[in-house]
Amino acid sequence: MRRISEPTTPRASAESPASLFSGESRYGATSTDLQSIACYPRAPMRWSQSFLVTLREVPGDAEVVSHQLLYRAGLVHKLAAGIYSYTPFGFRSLRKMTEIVREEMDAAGALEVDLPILQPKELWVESGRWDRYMNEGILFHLKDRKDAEFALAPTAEEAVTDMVRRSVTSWRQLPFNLYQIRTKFRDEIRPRFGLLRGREFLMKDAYSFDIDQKGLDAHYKKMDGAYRRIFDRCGLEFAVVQADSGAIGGSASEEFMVVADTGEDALVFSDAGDYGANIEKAMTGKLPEPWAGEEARPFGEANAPTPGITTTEGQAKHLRTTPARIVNTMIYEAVGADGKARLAAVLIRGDLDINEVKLPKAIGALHVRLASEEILRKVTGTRPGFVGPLGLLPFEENPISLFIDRSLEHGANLWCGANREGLHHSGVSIARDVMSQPAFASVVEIATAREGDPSPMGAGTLHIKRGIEVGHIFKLGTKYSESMKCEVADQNQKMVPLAMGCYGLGLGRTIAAAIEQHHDDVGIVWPVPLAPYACVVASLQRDAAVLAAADKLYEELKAAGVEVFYDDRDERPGVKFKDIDLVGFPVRVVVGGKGLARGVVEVSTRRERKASEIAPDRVVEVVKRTLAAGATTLAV
RNA sequence: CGGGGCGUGGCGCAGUGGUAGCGCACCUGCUUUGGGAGCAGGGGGUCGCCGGUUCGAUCCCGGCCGCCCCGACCA
Repeated sequence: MRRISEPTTPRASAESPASLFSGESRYGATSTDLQSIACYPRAPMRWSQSFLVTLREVPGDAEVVSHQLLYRAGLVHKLAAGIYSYTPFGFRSLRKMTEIVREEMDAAGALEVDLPILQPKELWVESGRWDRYMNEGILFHLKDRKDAEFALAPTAEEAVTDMVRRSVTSWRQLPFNLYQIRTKFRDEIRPRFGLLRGREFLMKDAYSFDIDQKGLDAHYKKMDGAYRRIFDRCGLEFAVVQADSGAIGGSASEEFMVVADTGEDALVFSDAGDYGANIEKAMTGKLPEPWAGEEARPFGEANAPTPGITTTEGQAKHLRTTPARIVNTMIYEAVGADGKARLAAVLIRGDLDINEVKLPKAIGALHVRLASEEILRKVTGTRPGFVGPLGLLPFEENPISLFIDRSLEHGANLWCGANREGLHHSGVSIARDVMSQPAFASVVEIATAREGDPSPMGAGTLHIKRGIEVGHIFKLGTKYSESMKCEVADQNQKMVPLAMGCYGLGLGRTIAAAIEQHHDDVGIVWPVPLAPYACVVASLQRDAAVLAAADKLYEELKAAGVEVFYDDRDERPGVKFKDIDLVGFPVRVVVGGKGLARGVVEVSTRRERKASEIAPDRVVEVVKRTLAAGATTLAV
């Protein structure tokens, strides 16, 4: 069999934001004028013939700005929780996003496919994800008339792996990267924030297949570059951070985050510029140790009563010390690969929090949860607030393992709960008193990074921002190819599982994120590449001269290839201004009686909202130049 | 799934044991026309669904459904 793919050279046009306007659109815009605003989709439209309904008031269920503006600007409608319809205007933005993604994926050599969303349960059982996703309750599933079960897929690893394993038999057919842009389903425990967390959503997902890790690394890097270009072209401020790979599995994984205060994820960045990670994954450098240089006092020398004081802060105050010197001991139930639950005592400095995403990996568990108070009492004899690492009783005949956060490794002169109501031990030294316990004990890194902590890279301080996850790339490795036996013969005729990568990108979510990042108090300020229309022409009066001039400008802009919308409604000027601001056309052309009498019309950008008077015969030129420059300021 | 809240016209809300109202939007007419106009006249709601109590339920009670927020959870 022949090679399935050839290396593809990225098109030069994909390098710059201007490429959206390059006339090279695959959808028939054949203009050779590189300045022309030949965005896809380009069909011009009059408001009077359109389907655009704006709202003055915000529907009660919209909490975040993007959701409110998507509603008010008439871009989406909710059908059910987390399920949205796109109106013609909203869909135009989505199509533009789709087209940008498609262009960059194609340019990166990926091949577009179309995989079923309705997938047989057997495939999911084979990969091991059926149980996992069912346990999490996030898999939409249904039965056919014969009672066979199907999933409505949230991702397509199984489907694509199945297709590949049936077709590919030799390393010579590799590598390739298959992608699709399709609706996905996830029965979110709690859909929210409009398009930001839906149950039905448009996602681009790509899956790369290589004979070895080296090939995977190359694909991963290529996708990283494609994603950067995509979000650059969308005019978004984004960050790439290290991420936890979660239920998808695999080794390396990075998230593309649009920086926005309303983001659901907390991100950690070093001000030295060399580190960024999702807080779920973030490490910290070595924290200052208050006990540094101190001589370890004897254990229990000054045990102190802490009657009824269960908070770390309260105890620190009562014991005349700082939270950093109090050891918090948390008892977790940890489920291992064998499906059995064991107990683990996790020790952390009182001024730090345990990161429950990092914890399971650090202690070799699949899943952890805090032990119930009932279990806690059984093994400690006390209640939360007074638990300590010393003298824990075995649970179901298994001694409780101790896991000590790295920040405590050298700790001395600490306080910890005495496993007795209202009592704390003094003079605790981790090495001397805790590591010497008969139970298994080890040092792990499971603290949640904090604002101001030192960077793990050595130099720099960590800062926390919030972000919206718009893309996530993973090195899956052989997780799926092994479980689903997707193997080919290598040069030595040895059957090897393929090295896979998986690359997701949320399109609707990116639209919402763009609005979160680009809006003001009167409406959306679209980045030009995502705006439903690049330009709007508005007539202010019904006066014949005004209408004639506006009509003419609309026709001229249209003829010049500008993606223009014409507000020809019989509305008062104020209504038009408010609507136009709300919907966020990057460039606005206003034709009014007063200006027209003096031979001018007004042109302004949405970003600046400062109108300049322009002679009608210069409008096309000014609009095109302004759009080509990104419409931040008017190019007169 | 735990906690809280809400379902009344397209949107935002008020209200009552005697079968429903306000603002915006909508329709008609007149006036108006540079930042969500004014006047006049109109249309539109089985008050989420089912059951119960009652002479009578939108209102009280029970159940269900839907939606939102917080938490847990989470490509």
